[in-house]
Amino acid sequence: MFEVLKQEGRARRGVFTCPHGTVQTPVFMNVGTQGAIKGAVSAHDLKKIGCQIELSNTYHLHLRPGDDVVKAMGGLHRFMDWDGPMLTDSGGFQVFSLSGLRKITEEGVTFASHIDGRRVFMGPEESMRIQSNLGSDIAMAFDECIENPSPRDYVRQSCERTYRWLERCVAEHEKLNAAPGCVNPGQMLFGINQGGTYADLRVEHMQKIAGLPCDGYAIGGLAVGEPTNVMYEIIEAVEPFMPREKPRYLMGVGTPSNIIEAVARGVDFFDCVMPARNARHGKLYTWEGPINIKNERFKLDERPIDPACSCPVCRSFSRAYLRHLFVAGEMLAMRLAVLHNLYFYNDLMARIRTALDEGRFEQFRAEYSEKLSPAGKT
RNA sequence: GGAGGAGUUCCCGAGUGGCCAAAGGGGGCAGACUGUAAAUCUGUUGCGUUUCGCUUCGGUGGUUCGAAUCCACCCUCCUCCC
Repeated sequence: MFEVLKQEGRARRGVFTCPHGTVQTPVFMNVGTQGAIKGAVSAHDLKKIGCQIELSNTYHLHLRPGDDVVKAMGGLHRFMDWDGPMLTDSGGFQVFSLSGLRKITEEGVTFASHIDGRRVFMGPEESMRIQSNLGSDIAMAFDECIENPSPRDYVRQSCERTYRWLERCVAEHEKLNAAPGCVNPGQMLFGINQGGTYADLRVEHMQKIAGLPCDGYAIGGLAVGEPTNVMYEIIEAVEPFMPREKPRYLMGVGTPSNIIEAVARGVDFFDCVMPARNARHGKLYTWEGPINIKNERFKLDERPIDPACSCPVCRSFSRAYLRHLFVAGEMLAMRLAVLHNLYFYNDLMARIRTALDEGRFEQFRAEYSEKLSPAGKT
């Protein structure tokens, strides 16, 4: 269930309710692909850093430990001890990221496992079944995430196939939710828009999938090679055709600036690997712009990562200490960095929501959109 | 005291007459990362007026058109013997 509480321009402030709780939107979903946030961060830690909803991955958990194992352990919520809202991505992104290891047919996709090379077939039905076993609150439709740029003919054909796959997802999902022993019978299903960088194909595809009974709609296949301004243009083109009363999810995006700009264009849900990966690599976010904590200039810097941040890491540790941990290769460096960056992203969303609540989102956007992405001077 | 061996750019370490400012590794410095095959990958690491010039391979002197590479002496370190 989704309710738009307030709107400013196209930007929406909403509340989303699913079996494991309520999510205030716009929201950033914290990515725990294999049932863990990379960087030694557990579900317990997520609570401390303001995470509302966690995201895991169908392909990865199917391969290891196996969705049958997860189901036997009581579902992914119990397995990783996260009792809040959870979304699972369908494996559609792996069609893109593991493009050298798979073959697509009308039926679905055959992967050569990135772990041991064995053949793994995944189509709409398989993806739905796996996600049902995982027991997430939101299942994503199985799609093909197409790289940009791709030839128009290929994109059109792929989109049509992704639409047919969505029809199969809807049917299978309904069946699984009704089956006895279902881990999470209240599981929802989001459809995914594709169409590469072709606005007309995007719109056409969006109109078609909006006709199917999905609980929300995602824009997929962006931030996969195209320039940022093209991404914004596509969102602007598609957004008017996304059902107003349902949540909109921009998959895999993005930088703080990307998120602010996409909120301004009507998006409610986000997820991105960037804050966690950047954290592991020493790039930390501050309200003055990102810094590379490994830089020599922080050697004797007594300040916290961000003096304006109240995360557990900033309350206790100096930049000099963080830098030392990175240079020394300590695991703790990554853990602390990931905690900080995810807190920053969750805090960013909280500030966006507050700005929307108070009717000053445009002001917030003007102040931070540019500032948060280029290299900072802190 | 005697016999061997070794000293190379921040470190380790290749290089035995020109293609050597000198392989490779480490360390340092910097950059990238967008539904996670990523604790990964890339660049850079003598100086400068940078398609070229200068200084550098323990020191000094020499051989040669040309030396990190050959010769002489000196200095330092390591191993073995008395």
